Amino acid sequence: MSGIKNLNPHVSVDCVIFGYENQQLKLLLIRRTLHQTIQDAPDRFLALPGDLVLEDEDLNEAAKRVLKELTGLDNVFLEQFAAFGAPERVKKEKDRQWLRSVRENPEARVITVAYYSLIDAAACILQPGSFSAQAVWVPIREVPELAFDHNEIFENALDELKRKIQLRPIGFELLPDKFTLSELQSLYEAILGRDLDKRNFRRKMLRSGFVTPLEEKQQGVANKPAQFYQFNRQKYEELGGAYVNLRLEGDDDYFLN
Amino acid sequence: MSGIKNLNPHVSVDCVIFGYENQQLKLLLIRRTLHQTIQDAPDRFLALPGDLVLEDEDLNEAAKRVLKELTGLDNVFLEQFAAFGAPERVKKEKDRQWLRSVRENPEARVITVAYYSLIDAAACILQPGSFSAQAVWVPIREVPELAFDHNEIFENALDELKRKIQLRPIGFELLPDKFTLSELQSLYEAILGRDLDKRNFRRKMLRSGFVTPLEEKQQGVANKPAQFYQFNRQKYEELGGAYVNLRLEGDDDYFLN
DNA sequence: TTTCTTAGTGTACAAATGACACTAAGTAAA
DNA sequence: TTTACTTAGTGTCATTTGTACACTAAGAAA
Repeated sequence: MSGIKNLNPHVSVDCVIFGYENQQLKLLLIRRTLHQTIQDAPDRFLALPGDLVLEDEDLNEAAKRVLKELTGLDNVFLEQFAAFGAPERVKKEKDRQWLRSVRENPEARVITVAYYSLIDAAACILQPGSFSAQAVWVPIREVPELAFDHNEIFENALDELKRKIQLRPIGFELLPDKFTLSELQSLYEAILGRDLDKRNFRRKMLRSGFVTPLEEKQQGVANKPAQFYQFNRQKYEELGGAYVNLRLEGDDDYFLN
Repeated sequence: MSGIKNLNPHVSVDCVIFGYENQQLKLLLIRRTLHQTIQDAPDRFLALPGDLVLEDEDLNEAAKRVLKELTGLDNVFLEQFAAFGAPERVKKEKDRQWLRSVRENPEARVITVAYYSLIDAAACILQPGSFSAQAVWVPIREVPELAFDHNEIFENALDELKRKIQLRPIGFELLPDKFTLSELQSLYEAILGRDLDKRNFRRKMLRSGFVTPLEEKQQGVANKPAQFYQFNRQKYEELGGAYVNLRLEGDDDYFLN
């Protein structure tokens, strides 16, 4: 099945897609198509969406294409964050079984270039295809053992996210177009894995200029309705690749003084 | 020549090695071995030290090995920072000529994993080998056109360095074991490409706790002798992968408020 | 002894940080 | 209709950090 597409047997891309839904940060995984010999332990066959790159395809294009093929997601901005190339990463027996069933050159050593992305899980429609039987959101605290070195890749991506979110206003990508500051704060808390002070958080976000209040308020909630805000995408784009100080208090793990 | 070593034709590593010498930030380049058809334009054949990885070799090991083979440098800590995989990156005619003379599979598409490192240029001994005729330090403002996409790789590494140096105390790697605060400041200025205020710089560095004064002072200089300092490597290691606030003033390009 | 060069220091104002507790606005239940 | 419940939203003070800025100190060389 792979031969037709002219795949490069040694280079793959993997996508760590973070989503946010019901106050939880989640990871997008695919369940690899079941195969005669491996029907009995489906949970051991969850994996990051990823595949070999085409022989003549840019890495970034490959990541987009693979993500689309495996999950149906389109127009996702993917950021490359690391390459993984331990020779043993494709040598575990359980992975080789699957590789033999699906790859033309199943013994090949493969290095993978990893990407991450943030999307609004609630707003996206998953349409698994080709060799993924299913695409599923899994809360980040409940990620099981994954294929290959995908657990390591995911952990690295999460660390990267914890750091980057305090240097660039990227959290907004996980939320709907309009959101309340409490929602934004919950999101940050879910990512950083710790509670934040409400007043300090609001001050920081408002001062940064990346959120703009809308006219609209929440409706029909059983409490004081919250103001909706919008992400200031223009200001974000003016930033280019620059870093911004979005450091949040209590961050002994990632910033010291 | 390559066949014996069992190289992976599709994956290479490239090393962006920064050194500091005579108040200048420099880049380590190799001059590719000259060949009958390309003897006349030696400057067009400068490149980052890099080569294909071995079929069964970890990427980090490959980077170390290649660096050692091409420049003689050993025990260098290399940090991976990006992968480059545009299909056209190995398709320029001038590069293909060279590839044909040296690679078993010269038409192969190659993605490269890039590493950077900081070393004390004054203290290191270059011993070019295999297909590098020469290893040379080039001031970063005078880097000529390089092989493949190596200019792009270098520029990315420099950007990364400018950002990272304000988040982790890595500049010390470029200096001798003992150094003065003025030397440290010159180094930061060379990297960031702008002047810094002396008093503010010293306060920041001293407050960070990453520099410890030694007993010793400069000797035989025609002015007030400066205090020597030492990098606090233990504190650095306690940091793990964490970021620290080493942001320096006037940094409109990389931090905004 | 003078000159030259680089080292080294302090202050004042502005801005950001961090810790902390109550009132406001709505719905639902009694 | 009153009360209870829930989440939104706000301000202050003490401390730390950032920034701008100019003079004296120590040594060698002339």
